[in-house]
Order: sequence, then structure tokens, then C-alpha cells
Amino acid sequence: MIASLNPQQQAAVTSASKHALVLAGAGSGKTRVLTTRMAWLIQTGQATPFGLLAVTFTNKSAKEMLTRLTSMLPINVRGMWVGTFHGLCNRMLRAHHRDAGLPQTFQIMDSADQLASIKRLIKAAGIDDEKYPPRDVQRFVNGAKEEGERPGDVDAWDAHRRRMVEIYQLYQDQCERESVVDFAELLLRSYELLQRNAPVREHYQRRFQHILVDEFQDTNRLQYRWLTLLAGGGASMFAVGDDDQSIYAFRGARVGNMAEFERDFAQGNVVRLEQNYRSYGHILDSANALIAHNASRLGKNLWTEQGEGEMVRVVEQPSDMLEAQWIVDEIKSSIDEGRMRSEIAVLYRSNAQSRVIEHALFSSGIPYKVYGGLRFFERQEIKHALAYLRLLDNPHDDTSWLRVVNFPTRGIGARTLEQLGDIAREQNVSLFRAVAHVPGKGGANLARFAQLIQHMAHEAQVLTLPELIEHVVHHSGLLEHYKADREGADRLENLQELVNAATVFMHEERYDDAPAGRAHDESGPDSITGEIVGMSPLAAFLSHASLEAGDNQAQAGQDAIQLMTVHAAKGLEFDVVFITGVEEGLFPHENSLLESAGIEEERRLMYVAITRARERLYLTLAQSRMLHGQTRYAMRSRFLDEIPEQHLKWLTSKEAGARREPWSGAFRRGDAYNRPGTGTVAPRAARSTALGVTVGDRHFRVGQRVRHAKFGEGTILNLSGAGQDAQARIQFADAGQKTLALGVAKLDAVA
DNA sequence: GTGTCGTCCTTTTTT
DNA sequence: AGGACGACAC
Repeated sequence: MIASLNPQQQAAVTSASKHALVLAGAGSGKTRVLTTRMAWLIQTGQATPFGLLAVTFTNKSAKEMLTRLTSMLPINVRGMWVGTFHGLCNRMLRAHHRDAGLPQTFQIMDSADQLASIKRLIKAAGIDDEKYPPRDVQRFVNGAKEEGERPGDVDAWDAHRRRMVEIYQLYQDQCERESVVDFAELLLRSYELLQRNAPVREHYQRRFQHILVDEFQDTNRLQYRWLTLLAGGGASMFAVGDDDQSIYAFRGARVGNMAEFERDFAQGNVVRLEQNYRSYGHILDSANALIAHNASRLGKNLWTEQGEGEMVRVVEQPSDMLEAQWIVDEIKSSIDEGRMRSEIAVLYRSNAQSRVIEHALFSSGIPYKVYGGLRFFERQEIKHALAYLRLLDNPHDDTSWLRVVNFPTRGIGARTLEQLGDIAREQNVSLFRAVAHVPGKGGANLARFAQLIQHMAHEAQVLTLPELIEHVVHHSGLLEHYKADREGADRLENLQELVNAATVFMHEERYDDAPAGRAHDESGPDSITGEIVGMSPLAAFLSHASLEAGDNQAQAGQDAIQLMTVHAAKGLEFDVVFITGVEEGLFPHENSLLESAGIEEERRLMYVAITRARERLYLTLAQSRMLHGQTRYAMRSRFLDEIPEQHLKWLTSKEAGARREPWSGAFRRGDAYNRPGTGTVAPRAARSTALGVTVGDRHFRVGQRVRHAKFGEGTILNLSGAGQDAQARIQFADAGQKTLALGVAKLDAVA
């Protein structure tokens, strides 16, 4: 088990110090170390499976961990606390719902549900949604919760923020009324439960003597505190992560938690896993050189025994279309060499870039798969079916109620619903409770719907979960509705798939053929441990659906080129990787430059992208690309210049076209287009503006040095638009980046 | 209730 | 450019 590990991996797995921090570089066997550590703790008798707590961020890695563990040790992993932060918190809250102040049947809202809930609240409370856009409110609420702050804790220093806090409070009241919790609430509630309830806290502190955390660089403040609290009874903490791969600051992750952990817990017990088993030398050294430009790092240098391998290939094309075409041609020859299509990935910084690449692949008849689309449990028809199921468990869930009260249509219009909403608000009750007070025909229709729900809830007491879902799909009218729809065939298929998913779920959770709505075993032998949670198959399935949205890809099976954002590629690896759009403004993204430490996160993102490649890596860029309906021109990314020449092989000339240095002297127009090898000559109109724009009698070019009366000297990073509407993004030496309208701004060329 | 038109936005996203 | 969503008309 341990013998096959390298010395650093062994040191990590068998670390005898109380706490340890493992700095695990990309492709260094991180998951292996984590799972072997667990197996080793159990095998050497230092821990029982029962006494381990292992936390991950995604269901996928939790599953992977359990799979590997069972392959090493013949243990029963059922009842082990291995899962995502959210999954484990849910588990804890179900077991102690009373102590946590939650009804047993509380439902979990996903982000879309949460947004709908906030929109409804803003409308009902008559709040100006221009001043308080639902998305901003959602970000504010989640941000506060991730910092561990309730409305009363938020520092509200101005009127706008004070109002935000009020809305936050209103939202909390609404959630309470409807017995629903959002993702962040799962964590915060769990944290507060542990903090306030000594018996519960001490129970878990006693139980979990070893806490293991994966992807530690992605933890937020609340998660860190949650872990700290659980470890407060003397448990050992084993944290694995890579600060260089922290790319989720925008959603609350704090890289700083790693340094904090080292200071507060590990205290020097840091193990570095630096041997890389994935990539060849040139690729790895490129990544090392790039990331060395980041100032705030714990420090780490990857190495490999695999040899140099191929150099990193760099290609610059005149346009995004030609960039895509070039990639497709290169992919073709890779396939001709006998490579699997699924071993070739095309990565991009932003989703908008995929269109052009898809188009080129499609035209060439090459199968491809785009990751990041709608996931199974997010599909409209599935959300509808789930909304019905949720109402069976909790008819006060207004979000679900409103989703299906008139879907399929049953004569309940906006007017009736407004009436219903008014009554519910007046009496401070759920929509379900308010039904009885709506007069007239609308009231009768509502009553019929309420009866339908109650009737189906009754069925839940006798039918198994798959049977119940079939029943609901049929009697709700969903079946008929989609049958009548010309394009409903796929949706019906998905609904059938939902029934199948439920069958699998029942089997996996060992519910056998228990009725869907009947609680499993209300008072288990040890109710405080949560081992027997007392959830009905229906409730458990609904949690599952919220917490695990399903696969994030189109359709599996076929051997296809893999298309995804760099973020989505984290944790994956491919023989051949194309990193596209390696341009200033795109990668690094211009918005990131406005954020503090934004550029370092972009650099880590590039580091993640590079380290996905095993054998061959391409960096591609385009001098011009279509963005928001405008053609934009950009310089090559600064990241290209941070990789030493010795690792790069330019397949197109490095000097022509978009370059980083400001132009000095004459630049021969059209060079980039007329160079042999690119194969295409751009249309005349594009050619005349490709290198710059003309505003009145003045010419501006990308890379040109300019002086502004107020901002001082700067360099034009990119140009967009034409004539009097043309805009320039300019990096000023002192004033930072600005976007200026060239028709308005007073700019002088600097010699 | 359904269809059409106009407006708005556009970095990254798991749970 | 292109998609999503909301307002409005039939």
C-alpha cells in the first residue's frame, strides 16, 4: 500500500505530527495520498472508519475517494463521513433538525431556486429592482453567509448596504416561512449548531479524531471555522491543497486559509509533493516559470522523471475564426496519427469563445463535447417534476408551488396568484395555507390543485419512490403536456430517466422497496450520531437532487474532442491540450485587472491550464476577435512573455502581428495576413483596420504609446469599434487601466 | 395563455 | 452577435 509511494508521498501518508499541511502540486498524486492516508490510519489502528471525517468540494471527488479506499481496504464505507461540505452539513442538520431550528422536511434550494425566491421577495416587498438587482442581493446574501454573518452581524456603513441587510433579513424570514435553506445556509446552520449546542459539538469532536480536507485552497472563511470547531476537541487535521491552483476567489475561496492553517495548526509540518507524474519537462518548466511570477505563494517547484518531451507550440492567427480553423486542422492531423479524440482538449478562458471553435469543428465533421451546459437535475422538466415531489414533502415551499401551480396550465392565472400572494402576505403564511381564503373561480381552481398535491402526498405513503414519480408525472399532467409538445420527446425521455435515477438511488441507499414518503426509522439506536437519519426515501432523494446536480456534460459515450473552460478543466488531464485566446484582455481577462490580486489569480488559472497537458501543449492567440458584436484587437498575453523562450516553439512568426512591446518605427501593414502558411487573406476592410483605427485624422494602434492630459502616459492594450465610436483600452503607468472613447478623449501620440 | 417584440447583458461556478 | 428574459398585444 505504502511501498509504492515516493518518499514525499510516504512522508505525508505516515506523518506522525498532530496536524499536517500537504502542498500537492498538479499531477503529484494528491488523491492517492489522501486516500492512502485514510487507509493507513485505519490499518494501523489509529482510527476507525467511524472516527474519520473526510471533506471534499465535489461529489465526484468524494465518490472517487470512497472507491479508492474500498479498493485498498475491505471495509464497509456506509456510515462513514466522507463527502462534500454541503452534503455533510445536510447530514448533520437532518440528524439534529430540532436543535438547528429546522423542520424535519426542510428543502434545499439550488442557486436558481434561490434567485427565483429573491426575485419574488423583491417584487412582493415593492423593492426597486434597479437599485437592488436580485443577482446583487443573492451575491450579498451568500457573501455574508460565507463570512459567517447573519443580518445583525453585517457591517452596514452606508444607506445602500443597510437596505441590503434589511432585504437579507426579509429573505431569511421568507426561507423560514417556507422551510427552505440555500447552500450557504447549510453550512452556516451547521456551524451555528456546533457552536451553540455543547452536547452536539462535543459528540462530533469526540467522534472525529482525524479530519482530512481536500482542495484546501478552495475553502472559504466559514468552512475554515467549521473545520476548526470540529477539530476543537483535539482531532488531527490533515489538509491537502495547492495554493497555485486556487482559482475560485470570486466565489469566496480564500487562498490565505492555507497559510493560516500552517500557522494555526501545521506549524511547520508541511510536506511538498513536487514530483509530477503527468507532464513532460517543457510543459512543466513552462508552468513553473509562469507561476514564479506570483508574489504570494507558499512556494513549490514541479519536476518530472519523464524527460523534456516536446516544446510548447505557440501559434498566432489574424482572427478568432482562423485560430479555430488552425486548431481544427491540427486536431485532424493528431487524429490521423492515431490519437483518441477524447484525449484532446480545447480550453478557453470564457464560454463565449466556444462558439467559433464549435463552428469550425462542426463544419469539419469532428465530434466534440462541450462541458458546462445544463446538468440533469437542472433541466426544466426535471425541475418541474421535482417541484411536485417537494410539495408532497413540504407544501409550504412557495418556490416549488409557484413553479408548478399552473404548469401544466390549469386555469390559474396571474390575477388569482396575485390574490393568493396578497392573502398569504397579510396572514404571514405560505401560499398553500392561503388557498382556502381565495374566493371565486380562481379559489376553486387553487383548491383543486391543493387537493391534487394532498392526494399525491397520500400516494407517497404506499408507493415506492420510482412508482411515486411515475404517478406524479402522470397525474400532474406533465406526461400529457410533453406528449402534446412536438419537441417534448426528449423531455419525456428525461422524465423516464428520473424514474431510473430514483430506482438506482433506492438501491444504493438500501431502502429496498420502502414507501417513498415514510420516514425510514424515526428514532434510531443512537439518534445523536445521525447514523439513522430518519429521512424518508423521498426526502433523501430530494436532497440528493439538490446537492448533486448530475453530470456536467452533453452526452457521454462517443469519442469526442473535449471543449471546456479552464475552470472546468481543473482536476482533469489530456494528452493534447490547446489553450486558446492567449491575449491581453481575455487571458488575463481585463475584468480581473480591476480586482486586487486579480492578475495573480489569472496567472494561477493559466498555470492550471498548462498543467492539464501530458504530452503536447499549444498556446494559440488571435489578433482580432468578435466580441459583443464588435471586432476587437489585442496584444498577446503577458503570460506568453513569462515563459522562457527555450520552452516555446513559435509556429508563426513571433515578431509580426500582436506583440507586447510598443511599436517603434514603421510597421508594415498586412504582414500578418500575407505571411505564407496562414492560408487566408483577410478581406480588405478588415485589413485596413486590423492594426488600428482611424478617428478623424488620427490613427491609433494596439501597442502604441499615448499621453493623456489627466492620466499621463500609457499603452493601448486593445481597440474596439470604428470611427468616432472607437474605444481603446489603455494601460496607464500611474492611473491603471482605462477605457476611453477615442472620439472624445484628448490623446497625443508619444514618440 | 400564447406568441412576438424589444431590451439587456456578456469571466470564471460547485454545492 | 446572440441568447435570455420581460413586457406587451392578441
